[in-house]
Amino acid sequence: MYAKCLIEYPVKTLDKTFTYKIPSNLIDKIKVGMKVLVPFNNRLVHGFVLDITDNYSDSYELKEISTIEDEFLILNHELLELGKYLKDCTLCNLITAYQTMLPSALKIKDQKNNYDKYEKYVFLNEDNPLLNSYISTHKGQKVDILKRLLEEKKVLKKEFNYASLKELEKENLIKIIPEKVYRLNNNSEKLPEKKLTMEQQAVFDSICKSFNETKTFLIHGVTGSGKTFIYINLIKEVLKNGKSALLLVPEISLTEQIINIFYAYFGSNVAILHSGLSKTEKYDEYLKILNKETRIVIGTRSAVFAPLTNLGIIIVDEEHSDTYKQDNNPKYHALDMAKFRSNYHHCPLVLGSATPSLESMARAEKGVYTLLTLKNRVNNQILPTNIIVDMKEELKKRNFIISEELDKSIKETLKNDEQVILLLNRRGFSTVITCSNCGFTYKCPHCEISLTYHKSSNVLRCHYCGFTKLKDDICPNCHEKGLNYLGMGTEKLENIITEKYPTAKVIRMDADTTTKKGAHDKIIKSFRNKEYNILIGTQMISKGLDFPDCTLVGIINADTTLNIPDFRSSERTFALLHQASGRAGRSTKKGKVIIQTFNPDNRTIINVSLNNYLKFYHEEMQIRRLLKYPPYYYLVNIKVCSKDYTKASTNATKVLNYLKSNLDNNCLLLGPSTALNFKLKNIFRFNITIKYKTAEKLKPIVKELDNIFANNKEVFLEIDFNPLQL
DNA sequence: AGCACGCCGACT
DNA sequence: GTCGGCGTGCTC
Repeated sequence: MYAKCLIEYPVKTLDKTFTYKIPSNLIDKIKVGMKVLVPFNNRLVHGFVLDITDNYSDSYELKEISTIEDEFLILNHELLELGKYLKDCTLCNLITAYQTMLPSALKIKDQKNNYDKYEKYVFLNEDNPLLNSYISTHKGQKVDILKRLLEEKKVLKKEFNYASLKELEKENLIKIIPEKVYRLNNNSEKLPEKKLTMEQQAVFDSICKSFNETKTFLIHGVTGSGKTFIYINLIKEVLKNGKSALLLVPEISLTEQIINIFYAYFGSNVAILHSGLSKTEKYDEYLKILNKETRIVIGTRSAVFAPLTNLGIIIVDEEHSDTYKQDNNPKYHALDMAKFRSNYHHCPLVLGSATPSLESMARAEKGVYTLLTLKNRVNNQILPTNIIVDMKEELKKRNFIISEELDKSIKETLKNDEQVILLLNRRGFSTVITCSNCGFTYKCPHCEISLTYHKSSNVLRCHYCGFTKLKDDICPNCHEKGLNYLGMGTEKLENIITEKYPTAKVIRMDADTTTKKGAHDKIIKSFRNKEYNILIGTQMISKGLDFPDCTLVGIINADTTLNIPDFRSSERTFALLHQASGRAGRSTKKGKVIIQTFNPDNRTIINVSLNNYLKFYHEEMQIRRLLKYPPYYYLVNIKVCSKDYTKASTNATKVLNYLKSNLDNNCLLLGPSTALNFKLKNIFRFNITIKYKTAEKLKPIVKELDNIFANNKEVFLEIDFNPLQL
């Protein structure tokens, strides 16, 4: 018997299988999809078995597989195929694909640890005939222990006094045995039973009809229409049919809320996979799924690779979210992976959003997806009133940050003991530091991006590469005391708000206040419990969160995302602002949203204020058609990167010429242009973008291009299919 | 990727 | 003389 193995090095030249003999002691054990150790070029390397065959015709002298590793882990047929698909989508190496699909504790890596956690349990030694007589003739703590064990069979060792246990063990009445335990445990109270509304029921019914079909649904539901509740009912139904369910959510700040609801409904039948978990917690959750101890998985992007078998439904919540696309290699989109799995299992894929991506909505319009609409909020609450404030006018009144309207509303809301959310999509204290004397501005030495001042840590920080530097008192250029802190971030806003509303309790939530584990949850819970009156945050606070007492949402500067030079900036702005405004008035009280902008005539902002997604969608689609952007055209972005400016530049031209002579004329080529992050971490990058309508010939040509640069040490390519940013 | 082999220069 | 620099080539 022979095994075809894929080895651990992510290099183009090694991205193929190598054949090994299976030694007789492993022949019964070894299976396709297992991790193995094999001799390779005078050393042992890790690998995966991709195929097992009887015959091998080549005359090549084969080596033998050394050992099997992590015997419990088997990539099943579906996951092996999914990996190939991932490779095909992103042009990564196959081994990289499989590594991406596994939690870090199970990835191939240098040192091996045992990630299993054991806890010592106390058991009765039921064989001991003296047990009953001991209980009747003795009393005290030791008897209590035995009685409790008679009731519960096994109890955690640490719950008892150690000395007593020791004596009982000596008398052979009990045994202490370590057992494997899982780190994550749910503790959640039961929720009251609710019924689906008529509208929800209709959506639910039409999906149920297609439980055994490969079919994609798009639920376009206004904020607060109760999409989560539909998901829960769908999953219940799927479980009844003996199948499993996968729910993807965009980010951790959201998962924690959803997780609690799911724990309440499904108890320990839920496994969680997201980046907020530690390596060992993820390992445990993965094992639960692998061991089929849980049939529901909730998680962020990479959870799309969860080793669930017999999938009955895949749900992607907030499907428009950028977080479903991985921004480092391999640059896959979780939706593509989800489609593959839905196709493999012949089960429905349900996408939900209040602001679907234009791509998804366009597909729904064309009938590729089935569109389901939820027009009403549960309990028939109305959508919040949106007010646009022209900040150009406010500046004349010397209101730089908080407009008159917003100020008035904040005061009123506080007076009514209701809550306020303020959105500012920019973290830090000050985003530009310039010298008023000589005009110097701080830039990151590696990234050519202005540094942001963080007051609490008193450092200047690059938000792209993390470079930090202590704040100076004098300008490093002219040595005068002329440094000005311009451009406001959440940190500065927090200061301003605290000063302006001294009676209000203010809390801030952004990437800087949520670095610690569980910090998200803590902030969200404390705000919901009304320990604070005002929540200040970045986009992190815009999605999905439910605060019943929040009646006012203030968008401090609606223009920050609008002015980013990217064809998707309108779409992103609409989604962000609409989602944020949806945080207001979700309970019985009516909500109000104040949008401060310097562009009150901007179509996107106006459509946000009208709460009209479809109008926005149609207007934006026209622009996309005119400018030949998705969904009308597909995009591939190729970045030509090098530490050497000249090499990057000349090779970019070479790449362009290569594409020009190989692609036919239904493809448009843009560039080479300097990328948005032209210099990042000391690497220069030039952008080339391909726009195309039909893809047949494109993939092989780009693949070939990738191969040309595969062993170039000075210049490398970053290829991104369907990029979210250019 | 990482290790062997190989062919050159400068050093106890 | 030999130690060690890294360029090239190969890995079941």
